Amino acid sequence: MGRALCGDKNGLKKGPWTPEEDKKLIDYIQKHGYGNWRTLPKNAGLQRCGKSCRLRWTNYLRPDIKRGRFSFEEEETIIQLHSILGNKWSAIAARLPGRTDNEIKNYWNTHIRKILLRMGIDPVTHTPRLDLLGLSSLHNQYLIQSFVNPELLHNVDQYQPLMQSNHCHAQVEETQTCSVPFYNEELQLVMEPNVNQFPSNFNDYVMPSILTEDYVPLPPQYNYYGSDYQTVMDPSIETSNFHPINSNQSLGLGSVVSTPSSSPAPLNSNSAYLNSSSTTEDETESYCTNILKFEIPDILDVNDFM
DNA sequence: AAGAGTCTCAACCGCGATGAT
DNA sequence: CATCATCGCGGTTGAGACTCT
Repeated sequence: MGRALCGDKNGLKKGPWTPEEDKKLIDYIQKHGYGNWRTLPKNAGLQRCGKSCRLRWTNYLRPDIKRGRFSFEEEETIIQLHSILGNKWSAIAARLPGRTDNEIKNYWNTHIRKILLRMGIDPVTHTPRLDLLGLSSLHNQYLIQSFVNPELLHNVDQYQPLMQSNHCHAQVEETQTCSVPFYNEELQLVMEPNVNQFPSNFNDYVMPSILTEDYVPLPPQYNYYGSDYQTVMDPSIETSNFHPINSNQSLGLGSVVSTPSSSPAPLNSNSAYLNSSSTTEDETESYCTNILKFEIPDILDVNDFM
């Protein structure tokens, strides 16, 4: 099927929009509204394709767009929704008033994704990256036993349809990552670390050379969708089935990736951010601390997002 | 100060979905 | 049912901004 050309092959302009073009588009939409993007640029006197006009409007010119930094609530919402929806940016954006899918996608790729990786969490599966532990066969066996409760492992099978219908398909891209997302408390138990089996001093582990210096090893208490989770949700998200509980908890990294009592080594200390009024990279990263603690309520109907 | 490297994000591209005929 | 036009989405790109050395 032939596609409508969009670009200078049709004598149409590409690239950054000028203020004049923006004004034309805004004026036209204010007068006539938008509907037929195909004919809009011609009617508006723009040398652009409809696709470009739609993108410019929806991602930049729309009056209800909220610009500026993402708030903590927004960031947490993005992470939570991403754990459910995967890269369904438009679905995520639909629950973040004023934010566009493009903006969220960019923010994910440039900020959140990096932070999760730094914390040793696979940003695709939202699970610990066991591959980064560079497991030798011996360590592999040991760690699997430590992370996974074998008595519950058999339960994983029954969740396969749900997991496959979700973003878990992407796991093939991130090879050998932990493939057991926690969709509810029961499943969470599958990956509940067995603290007793874990070395008393996690930092005694010698991280393999494959690890970057940014890598932060996961302590045994790693609890992703912990059942004691408390979080902050944007109350404006009326369609969400998430239930805000309490916004008063500490957001320090330690509240999420707690260091074993016998190993006080800093993981990525950023506790100071709480006292800082400035908006720093550390503060941004701190937003991600809570993402490791949320649970997906049982009543959450994921199909709503699909 | 300057060049290199890195980051950010607006914009583009290509594909699938959907609706009209 | 097949074809076509259009829309919307997700992945990717690249220019400019920023940071580092």
